Amino acid sequence: MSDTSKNTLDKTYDPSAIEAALYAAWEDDGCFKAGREPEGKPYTIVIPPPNVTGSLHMGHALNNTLQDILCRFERMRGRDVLWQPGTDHAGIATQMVVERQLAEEGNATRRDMGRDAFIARVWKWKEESGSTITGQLRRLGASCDWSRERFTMDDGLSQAVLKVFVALYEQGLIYKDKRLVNWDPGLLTAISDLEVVQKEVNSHMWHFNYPLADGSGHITVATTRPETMLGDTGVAVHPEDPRYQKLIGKHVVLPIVGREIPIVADEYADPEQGSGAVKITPAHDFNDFEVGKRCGLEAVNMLDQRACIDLSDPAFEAMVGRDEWQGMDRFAARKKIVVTLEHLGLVDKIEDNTHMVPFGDRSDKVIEPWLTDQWYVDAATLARPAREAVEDGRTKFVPANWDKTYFEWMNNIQPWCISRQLWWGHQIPAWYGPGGEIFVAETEAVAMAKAEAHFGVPTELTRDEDVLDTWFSSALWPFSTLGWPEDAPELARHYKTDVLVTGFDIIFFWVARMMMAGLHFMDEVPFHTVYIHALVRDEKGAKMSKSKGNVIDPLELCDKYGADALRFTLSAMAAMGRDIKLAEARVEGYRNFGTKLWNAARFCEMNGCFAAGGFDPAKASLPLTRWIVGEAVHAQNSVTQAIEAYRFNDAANGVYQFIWNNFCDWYVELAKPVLQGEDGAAKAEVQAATKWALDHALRLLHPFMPFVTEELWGKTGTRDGYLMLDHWPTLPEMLVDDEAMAEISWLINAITEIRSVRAEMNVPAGAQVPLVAVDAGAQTQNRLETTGDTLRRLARLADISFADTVPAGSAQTVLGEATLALPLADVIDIAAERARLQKEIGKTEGEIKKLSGKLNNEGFLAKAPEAVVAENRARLDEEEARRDKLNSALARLA
RNA sequence: GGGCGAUUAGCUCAGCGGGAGAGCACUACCUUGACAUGGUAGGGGUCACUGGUUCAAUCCCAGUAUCGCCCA
Repeated sequence: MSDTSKNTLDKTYDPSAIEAALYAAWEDDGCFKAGREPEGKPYTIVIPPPNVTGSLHMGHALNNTLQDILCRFERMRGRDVLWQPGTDHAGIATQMVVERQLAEEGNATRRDMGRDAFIARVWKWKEESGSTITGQLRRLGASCDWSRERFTMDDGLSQAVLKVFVALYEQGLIYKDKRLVNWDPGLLTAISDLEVVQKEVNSHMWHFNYPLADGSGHITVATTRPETMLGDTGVAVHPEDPRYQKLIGKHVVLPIVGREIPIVADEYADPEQGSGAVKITPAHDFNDFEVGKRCGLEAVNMLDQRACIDLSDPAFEAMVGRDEWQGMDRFAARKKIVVTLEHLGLVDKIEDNTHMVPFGDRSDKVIEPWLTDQWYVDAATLARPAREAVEDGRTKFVPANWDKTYFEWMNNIQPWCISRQLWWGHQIPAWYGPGGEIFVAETEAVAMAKAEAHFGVPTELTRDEDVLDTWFSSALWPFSTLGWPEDAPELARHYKTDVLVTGFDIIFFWVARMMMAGLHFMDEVPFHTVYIHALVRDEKGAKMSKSKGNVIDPLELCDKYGADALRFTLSAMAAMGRDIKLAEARVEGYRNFGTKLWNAARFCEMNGCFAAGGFDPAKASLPLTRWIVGEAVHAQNSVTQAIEAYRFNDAANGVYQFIWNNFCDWYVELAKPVLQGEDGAAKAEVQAATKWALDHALRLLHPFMPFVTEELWGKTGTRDGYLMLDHWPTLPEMLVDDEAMAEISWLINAITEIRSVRAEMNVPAGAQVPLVAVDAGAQTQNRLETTGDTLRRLARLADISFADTVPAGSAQTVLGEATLALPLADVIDIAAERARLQKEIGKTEGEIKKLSGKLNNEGFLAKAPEAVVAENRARLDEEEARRDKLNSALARLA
């Protein structure tokens, strides 16, 4: 870039040359820091912490663009903005990344290394490569206060986790229990319901005959998981199923195992499904577990942590051939079970069957419901106040219908399993005595003291090896990042935060849990608004996924079109309640929008507007400058109201329209004759107004396109500071001058009408033709005189004159009471002109028909509001006058 | 099965009780002293279907069809 004169704009804007440097300048100068406006009302957003292993995808790009728009907008409005950034430690994902790295390097596994060495290794990884995403957020322009960046494994946040765990334990809201969990046999840990994905699998429905113990026959059970039959402890039939009434209470002999198990009546058995009788394996199926509890059936475990057959339970003591099965993989066991039952003649039939199978979303292994000891949070108790806070409006969802999803989840909430069999994470602060006594404390010393008090003597304790679910620490994010449990001033100033911006898929994971934790520990909701945005899909509407290969990388789009273009696209498409189907053409289009603005600034530069200052919108004297002031007021109001209402698409479109349609298409064009004319006073006013309007545009656009606007701000004048720290416009409504608005819209109409006639009559674009105004009233005459220069230039007219009659061989158009005639005697195609006029008349008559239909309807006259009736009547008069004039024009042609 | 949502121009989508809109694409013309990443003009829609409410329905209500998502 040639930089000999620093205020010369290049012909096009090159984002790649500008964005990184601008961002660094903002950051170095502390523009993002909270506390810059100590007198301002605080405005606070906590970032949904991205996973530390993650990299920026389109969902992040949208999510953070919207947060940045809000933050930049409020910052310009004088609020003391804190956008709190950070990442979460993503227990499973991070541990997997580092384990994979160890394997690739041929190093010892984590178990060989030992816990401490492994954790040190994870920290090393985190220091080196763990925060690529925070760099990518900077690339996007996110104005986070990086000086306050937090990580869920930080000392402070870890302290918060300990304190919360201990407090909830002491309040009886955390407890240890033996329940079925979703066990991931690959990762060897429990995982949350939400980390389980159901996938459709083509498999079979196996029908087995279980012989009745009394030898009187058999009952047929149907199953999709034959291998679990080893752990069956009952057969259930529907209590009202007539087929099985006589069998209820009898026993069957479980094939292979030889154990006698009862036939029980339970409504879970669906008479329509399979044979209507279902085998019950309480230790390996969530539904069966419930049936077992209801019917008093034992839960017999028959799998180990790797989901291999394990028949060490006493229930298998009497089983013949038990060793043949021991240690066998679950899928191999399935085959062997089926073969064995076939040999025994107990297979009734095998049907093809498609059904849903749970997979771990990280490991992609089939998840086993498995009976283990885990730590649980009593979520139902914590959920009650969290639900009430939304019911009574202390926190509201935008769009509002998401509260249904929230209530649905809160009302059916299950105990939250928070322990994970991992090493990377917050180790559970529970210590065990020799007899399994549990001592929960924030530190080992306190646990030891408790143990000593309990046992009467110092006693050796061992700490629980498990760590907490990552979401346990994320739940504390809105207050732990602000300094809790310390008595930090930021906590008092910035909690509760203002708005949480997130996708709907995270309502369960995160929103619900932050609500619970916030209310319980801070006694106040964590945010007053939850804005739920759309999911970004590909052009065809498919969810982006690596496996489908349809992922659009936001960083590539930034490289290609600039971060501003991507941001603007996402916000312009972020209409509430609908997903975004992202097409690259849209990004390109908004890149062009940036270029358009850039060139409008070049125009200002070339016309000496940069140096012009001191424009007072209240003292504008020309209709043109008064008009752009009026449009500026309108744009400011619509953009402001739209952002306040989280209507990002309306806001983006509002500023787009102001800049392209009002400023570039009309204002600049109408200003040209003045700027390039002789009238010094008018010229000076227009120069100043142009600069003023450009600044106004830069301010309104800044939250959406921070880079190009800041760059132009710096290049288009001598400035006291950054645009991002400048003020948001608050022009009063009284600056809108109706007369100027009317005059300029009249002018725009006149130009448009004349251009339209010229184009349709095939007048060569360069040809200058005379204009004759007929029947022009005083106001129109006056306007034609005062705007003559502009009109001549923009409509390419030779001269403008007035007459009582339309010259022969003219193309004509109707503008208000006047008829504008273009005498084209030599070139006019009478037939074409007739067709054109007839088309116009047709349009008008269509309108007249609709309007008079309405106005002839007595119901309408009686019941419609007066203003609506009057408006329709006025429109009818207008259309009729227009039709008459067009008819006269048509008659004159003949 | 339960819930939520969608159906408006060729495409992507706004609008949502009183004059059918935008961007892209398309057609014609235009390199005019900001911008061809541009300008000017234009074509293109029984607002899914069927009923209902209303003076008035793309908009509200009910049903139908198709599609999508979430939870079982």
